[in-house]
Amino acid sequence: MKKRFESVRVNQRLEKMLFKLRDHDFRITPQRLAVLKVLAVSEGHPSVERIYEIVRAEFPTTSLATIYKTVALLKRINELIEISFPDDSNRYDGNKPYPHPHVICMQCKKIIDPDLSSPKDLTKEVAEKTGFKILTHRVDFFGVCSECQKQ
Amino acid sequence: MKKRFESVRVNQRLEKMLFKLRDHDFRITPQRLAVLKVLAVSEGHPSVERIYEIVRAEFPTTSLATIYKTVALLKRINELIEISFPDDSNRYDGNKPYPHPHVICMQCKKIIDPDLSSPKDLTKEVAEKTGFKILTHRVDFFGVCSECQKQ
DNA sequence: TTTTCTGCAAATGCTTTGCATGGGA
DNA sequence: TCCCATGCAAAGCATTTGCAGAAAA
Repeated sequence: MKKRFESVRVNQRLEKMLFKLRDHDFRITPQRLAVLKVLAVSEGHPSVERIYEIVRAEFPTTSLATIYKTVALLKRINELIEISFPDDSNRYDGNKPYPHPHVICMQCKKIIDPDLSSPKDLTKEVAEKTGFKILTHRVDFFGVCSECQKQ
Repeated sequence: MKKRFESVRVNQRLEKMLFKLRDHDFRITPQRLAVLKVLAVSEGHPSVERIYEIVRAEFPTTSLATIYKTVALLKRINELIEISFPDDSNRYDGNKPYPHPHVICMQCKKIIDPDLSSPKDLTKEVAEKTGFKILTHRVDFFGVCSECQKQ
């Protein structure tokens, strides 16, 4: 039952990305499709390296450069957001390609999307007080997840 | 008048950092002192390269590696926070070495600290809902500053 | 005197780029 | 057919590291 809803979500997300690509006159190649699938399914905020691993299982000749290029492309058409860190490599969210808070485990590097009751967007106040035109924002919480706390 | 208060703030900040270094049995070298001074004075969230430029004016033989090492040291003893970006090099805040929101101009790369009325810390709610032990957080707003909007 | 720090240069690691070849539309 | 996309290898760049000599304490 849960699975069924899940696959509906995944398909809708995939269709949306495919539409956007076509809409921008970009070609749908097998490699790109494979990357889109990984992103539509994954809720774990994968790194490029992780996407590469999974895509390689299906298309062993795919290159890392292509993953990087595809990810950059999706970012450009606002179908994916990039989460960067000081030390580790970037992580990507192709499921919710709009600003939202992230909670990051500093030990196992897991990233989750918390459900917060009060989204409380400060964007307007920030714009008024600083004179900036605010285009996007980022809210990250860093800590240790419950699994890692046990060890 | 304003200048006078300013120099008091700068000196207090400098003393605090010096105390922390001594307290951790780290040596006070001329190079380190020069970096501390730059950080205590600067309210512009300088990059390592920028700190290097300024320190070089006083100590022409100082190396970039030493700036990196000093910055890493201060970060470790919680006397400075690092602000990282996907594309640009890291920036540092040695004046307010605790989490606080930043507003970043995507054009001129200026970073300012906004005065927000409602700090509204979500840390507790996030911890309760996710089971994480939250250690720090980061809130950044990205946009275009008023000067850059004119151009 | 002892131990840490500095400066140099080399190494690292993620990401990007140039270019010849391949393959969508 | 016509471009765009791919894959490879090389380049780029911020940051880190190893190490011998310098200098705090």
